[in-house]
Amino acid sequence: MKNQTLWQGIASDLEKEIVAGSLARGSRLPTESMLSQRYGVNRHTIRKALSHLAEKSLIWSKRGSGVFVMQKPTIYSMGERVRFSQNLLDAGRTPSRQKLSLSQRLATHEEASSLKIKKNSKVHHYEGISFADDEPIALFNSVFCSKRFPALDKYIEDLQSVTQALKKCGVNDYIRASTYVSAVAASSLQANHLRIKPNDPLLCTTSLNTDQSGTPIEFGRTYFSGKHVTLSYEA
Amino acid sequence: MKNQTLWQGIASDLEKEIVAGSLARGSRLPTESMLSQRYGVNRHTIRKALSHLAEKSLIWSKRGSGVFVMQKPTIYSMGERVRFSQNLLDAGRTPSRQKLSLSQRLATHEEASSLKIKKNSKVHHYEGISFADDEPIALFNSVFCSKRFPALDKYIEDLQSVTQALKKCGVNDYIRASTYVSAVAASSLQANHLRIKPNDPLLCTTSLNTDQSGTPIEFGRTYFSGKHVTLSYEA
DNA sequence: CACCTATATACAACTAGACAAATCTTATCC
DNA sequence: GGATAAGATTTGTCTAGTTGTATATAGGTG
Repeated sequence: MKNQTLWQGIASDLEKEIVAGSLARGSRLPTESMLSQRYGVNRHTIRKALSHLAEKSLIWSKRGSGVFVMQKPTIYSMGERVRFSQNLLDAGRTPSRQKLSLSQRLATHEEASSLKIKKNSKVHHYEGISFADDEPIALFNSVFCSKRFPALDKYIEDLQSVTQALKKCGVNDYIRASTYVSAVAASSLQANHLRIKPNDPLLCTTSLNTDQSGTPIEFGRTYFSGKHVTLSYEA
Repeated sequence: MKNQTLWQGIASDLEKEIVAGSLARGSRLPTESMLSQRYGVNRHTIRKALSHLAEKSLIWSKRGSGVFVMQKPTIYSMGERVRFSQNLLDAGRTPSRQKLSLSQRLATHEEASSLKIKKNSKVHHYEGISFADDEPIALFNSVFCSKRFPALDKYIEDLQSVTQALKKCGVNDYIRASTYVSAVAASSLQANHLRIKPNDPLLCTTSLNTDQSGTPIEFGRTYFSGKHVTLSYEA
């Protein structure tokens, strides 16, 4: 612990403040300029310390805005019944969602074949961000057959919940029929939403939910931030 | 296509929506505030993306009103018979005109010699804006010999059509005798009428229409917005 | 020498907030 | 029903502050 460089000392100093709680989760750090004054070093030295903490996913920064303390990572359970809100409540986190867009459009080839509907059918496209304790953990995209659920978009708008909206449409239960998981690099737009850096790794899950008879209900693709989420497949 | 800035990513995303048609031609985009929420960025970043799309003439904005998707560029056919309304109908657009001024004055030297009338003769001067689907595409100036068509101004006022008004004056047909085309920069006044920026390029056509015997009928100068119009000279 | 640490400077990209100008909406009055 | 006025929206402009990136310089170390 002795022969450490300036930036290492600053980094461990800040890390102590974070784990001790004097820098609360979600709060903003002093600006780099202020830190460089406080420690009497150049801003680049501060940045080196901060980038080290960012590597450890203790903080994240937003250009033009500031540096913030990150929440703890979440474990997301993938089973037969995947319910976002219940999942996070079980993990002791507070779930929330933010709508990015909700519109109708023509199904892509992939969507049509997955939902077993005709090509060029209309679908509801629901896109948004999932939060755990006010920290974004995933970007979700869901498509539903418009013909089968004509008013689904309004229900989603009102209820802010896919599960509840589907109930209004007569679907009392749905089951995860299949899930594919791959890893992709975040685009700059995805990175911005998830508060990570472009090219940071994402867990991309492609999933199909059906009703109990096996009829497709929802086709979705969700991008989980690798820094915030670990998927769990326990039996 | 990889390490792009945020505004570049947003711009290309919106561009995709436009070319894909989910943002229909002529329709209004979400407000800048809504877009800044959807993309999770500051309004200024949205504005940078939008200004880029405006540069590419994909959108145009109106203060207090919103941002709109531009119509496809109009192909304006220049042939022996140039008829504004018919031209646009053929192109699948809805034509309309707005009168700016309609008055009598003395002919300029250029007008007099083109129309083959005496210097200091009186002429009707008709000036206005041409629209395609409520989008301004051109500023027109037409002059007619007052002596030959004494009541033309009233007919134009009533009928809103040069072709129809000339018919009332006994001219059942007229032919484009000559057309000159040049490119000029828009003045601030022209730019305002055409909803473009000052110094944006204009196609300036100087034309002469005659009757079948070759007698000059109308001398006109029209400024087409380069962003909205492409002139066509197909045989 | 090659590499890391640290300083210094400058600029680009983005956020934040405020206000002005143009437009749209709505209530109200006659 | 139409005109008017007040208020809410929406785009345009400006200033200031923050992080990201690039370049140049210098000292220390293996």
